[in-house]
Amino acid sequence: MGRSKVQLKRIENKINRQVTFSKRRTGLLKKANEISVLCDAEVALIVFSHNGKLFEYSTDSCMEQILERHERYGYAEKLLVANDTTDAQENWTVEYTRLKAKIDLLERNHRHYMGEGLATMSLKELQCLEQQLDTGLKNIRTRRTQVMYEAISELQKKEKGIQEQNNMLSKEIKEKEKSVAQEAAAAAASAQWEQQPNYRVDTSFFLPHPLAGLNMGGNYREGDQELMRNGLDLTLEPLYY
Amino acid sequence: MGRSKVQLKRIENKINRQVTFSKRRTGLLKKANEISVLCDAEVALIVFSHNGKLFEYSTDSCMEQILERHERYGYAEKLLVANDTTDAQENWTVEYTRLKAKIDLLERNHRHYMGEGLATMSLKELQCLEQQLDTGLKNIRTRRTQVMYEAISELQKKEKGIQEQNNMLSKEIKEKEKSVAQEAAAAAASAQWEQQPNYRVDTSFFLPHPLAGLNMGGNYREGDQELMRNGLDLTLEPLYY
DNA sequence: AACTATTAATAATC
DNA sequence: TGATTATTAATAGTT
Repeated sequence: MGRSKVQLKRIENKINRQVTFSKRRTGLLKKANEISVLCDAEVALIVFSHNGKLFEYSTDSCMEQILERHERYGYAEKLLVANDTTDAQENWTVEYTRLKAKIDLLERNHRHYMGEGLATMSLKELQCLEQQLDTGLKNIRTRRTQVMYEAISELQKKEKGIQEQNNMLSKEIKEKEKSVAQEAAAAAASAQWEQQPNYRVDTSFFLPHPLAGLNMGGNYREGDQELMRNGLDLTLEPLYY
Repeated sequence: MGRSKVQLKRIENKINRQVTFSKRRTGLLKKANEISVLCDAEVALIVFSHNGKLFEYSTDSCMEQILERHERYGYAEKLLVANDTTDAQENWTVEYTRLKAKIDLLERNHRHYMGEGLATMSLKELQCLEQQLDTGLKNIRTRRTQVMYEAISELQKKEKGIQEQNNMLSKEIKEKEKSVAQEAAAAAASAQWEQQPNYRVDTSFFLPHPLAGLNMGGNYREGDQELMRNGLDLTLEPLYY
């Protein structure tokens, strides 16, 4: 809804992106407020700009409550855990401090992993961190690739099944066609009248198209399946950068 | 933007409200996705309908991580709030559960960052994780490089100081040498004996080598320091891969 | 759930 | 940034 239509993909021009962000952010926050008021809904909206600046909207300005509600949504188990720990009531301050410290440590680590709060770290620490993340990232990439391969082989299995079904149906239709032709011929013979024009019913258009939507390589003829399957390009483009 | 303008207030007709909610919810989620993609922003949107049903959108489907980032944003204020709540001692179990949950989440994240416990993650989650780590790792490498540059420039400053000291010492020695020669000449003159072979003491070997170990470009003559320092190749090889 | 007349959002432009 | 305007997109009311 502007002077021209825009493609849904990252705006590469930085200035342009910033301007669009500013405009759309305003619009988004406005719409969030509208649905909240008009429809009596509870809305929490958090937007981090590309530069890390935070913008947020929440119904009645109680962001925390909505986030908590979100956290609680469909979680009765938490309450059970709470009951379990009733006996540790006496030394709760100790426990509280301990947990707080643990959280601080974990959060500091987390920031470091996200590449934040590095200012006070020594070269050695940075190198160590770098190596850890590098190892982790390698594992993650390996796992992601595996997941993708699994998904692909699952699809291929499905494809094969459907293709077989397809072949069976095709055969069935051809047989039906044949018997129809025979019946027609028998009828013509038994009638023994003058030669009629050929009224043979062509049912071939009933033959479903061999599943173009599932055959990544496009259309292909029967018998080519194995070739196509093996020729399937499994090269995966990296999804980022 | 419909057949008529609408007032920004709760729609009293229940059916109408429900229909509007459904339509606007779709629109809002769509717009949230659009700004996220177009402007490279990180968006989390949570909507509870009037009937308590949850609808949500989050960039790359990693809601938890965005909420965490939101929580971390403005960390300082949180600490003040935490101190305020010291009197809420009675409902410590709630607090305990909350902290426990937080720790669980952080620890799970930590394992993920280390590339562990990935088995249950979806492809989308893996991709999200991968992107986060990649970004973090880039920051860390940038920081490490910066630290190394700083170390180098520190060393260069030291080097310059030592070199100056070195020059002064050298000059001093040369002067001493001269005065020794003069004394010798005076002694010879006063003695008025025959011409002796030159016994001038060469002390130049006392002059330490101009810090070859610190001058990455190799040896250089006095006066060339500035040139060499500016021409010093500061390009650092990455330490990994 | 479709359809459209309208309004609202916004992309380009200045 | 901020305002303007030509377009597109969203949606209110209708079927």
